[in-house]
Order: sequence, then C-alpha cells, then structure tokens
Amino acid sequence: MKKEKIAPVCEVEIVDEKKVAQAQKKIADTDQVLEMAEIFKLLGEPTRLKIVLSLINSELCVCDLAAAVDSNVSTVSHQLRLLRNARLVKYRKDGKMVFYSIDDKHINDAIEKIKEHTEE
Amino acid sequence: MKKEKIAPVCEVEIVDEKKVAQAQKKIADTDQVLEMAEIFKLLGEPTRLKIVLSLINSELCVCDLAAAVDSNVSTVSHQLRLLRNARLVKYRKDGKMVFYSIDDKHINDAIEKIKEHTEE
DNA sequence: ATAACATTTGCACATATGTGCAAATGTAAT
DNA sequence: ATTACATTTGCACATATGTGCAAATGTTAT
Repeated sequence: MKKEKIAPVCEVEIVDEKKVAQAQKKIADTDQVLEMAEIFKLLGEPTRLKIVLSLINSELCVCDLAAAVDSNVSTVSHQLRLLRNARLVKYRKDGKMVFYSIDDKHINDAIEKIKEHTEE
Repeated sequence: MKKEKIAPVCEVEIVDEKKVAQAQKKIADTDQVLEMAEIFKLLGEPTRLKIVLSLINSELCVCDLAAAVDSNVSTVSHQLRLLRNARLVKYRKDGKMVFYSIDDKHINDAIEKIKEHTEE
C-alpha cells in the first residue's frame, strides 16, 4: 500500500536548527535590513547610479545632470526625488537653478552599514 | 510682440561644460556601471538581501534558507538562481541537498568596485 | 503684468519582476 | 521499479517602477 505524501515540498522542517537560528540573528533587525535594501535598490538602477557617480566630483544642476547621464530633465528630476528622499543626495537652490550633490553623511553611513555586515 | 518659446524645457543646453565632461568621465565605462547596478539591484530586494546576509556565517541548504528568511523553497530557489548567475553565491551538492554559500571572491570584488568610485 | 526658463509633478503606459502553485528533475533508499 | 524527498523550473498573475509628455510651479528679468 502506498504511503500518502505528507510533505511534497520541504516546507516546515528544518535540517540544521543552529545554523538557521544563527542566520536569523543576522536579519533580526528587519528595519535595518529594509533600509539597506532600499539603498541598494536605489543604486541598482542604471540612471540613478549614473546620477550618483556623476555627483561624486562636484555638484551639478538638473540640466547638466541630464546631459551628463544622457537622459532628459524630467526623468532625472523624478529619480532625484527618490535619491533626495533617501538622503543620498542633497540640494542647494540658486535662483532658478537647483544644484545637487552627494549627501556624504548618508552615503558614508550606508557604506558603513554594508561593511558591518560583510566584515565580521 | 511675443517671442516664441524655443526651449520650453532645458534639453540641449549645458550650463557648465567642464563639470559635465568631468561627470561623464565617471560613467564612461558603461559596462562597469551596468555591472555595478546589477549587483546593487540584486542586493536591493529584501528577500535576496536576507538570503545573502543569512549566508555570511555559514552555508545553508535551500530548505533551511527558506526557514531562515521566512519564505518558501520555491521563492528562495528562484532568487538563488539570480544570485548564482551573478556569482554572488556559490553552491555545493551533497546527495539530494544543495548547500549555498557566499562567493567571497565576487562579493569582495563588488565591494572593491564600490569603494573605487566613492573614495576618490 | 508678461516673458523666459529651470525644475517639479501628475498622468499614463509599457515593462520588469517577485511570488507561489504545480509539475518536473534529480538523488538516495527500499 | 517504486517511494520519498530536496531542489529546480515553467507558468501565470499581481504589483512595482522607469520613462517622458504636458502642465504646473517657482524664479528672474523686462
């Protein structure tokens, strides 16, 4: 007589409980994990990464930024908003122009966060 | 008499050509930029980031990985494929089980790449 | 007030993508 | 050969998201 398939897919069972517990410790702080993911995600899009890289040496206005990354002002402005919200870039207004630059503090914080997790 | 609007949006004109050229230099190597973005994107998704963080201390089989990141085997396997393709993780087969671990070489390469761009 | 122009934003659309079910694959044991 | 089980994969679906046009906003100058 055939036995019923009880667990068609490994779903509930754990093979090495210790290792699993150890792994879970690494990702226990959900907020921090999500924050890290958010930063990675922002840098994980070519246009946004180009923007950030372009700003490493000097501040640029939106217009020049669009030229540098070979896109258009609207698209760049949309992406700048996301980078601004995450504090990866900051801005300075001068008349009609707006100059964006890297928010060193937050970028460095982000890098620190990465290192913490990879260097222990 | 009203003048015609010639440039309703700053599109073609460049304000500071020097700075733009300098910025373009930073992103001249398109392949490298895309490769960096690809790595960031992979780490920019909570499930995948959790997987990578879980693997920092020790290798885990797919089943335990699913338990650790509180997901299911199918989803984790899908994401592992992406991480595998990018060489962020490697694997070792043992009977029916497959143990995944961080591909230190490539992770370190990735971190180096980030540092290069941010520390000059 | 009107014009010019840099930037932002609302909207819509096409595309990418994370997810999980169900089936397939692969492996070990009986 | 058959059973059991870990993993992978094909598929479909819901959702997220990058993009650019057109309009709105804000600022300077005439």
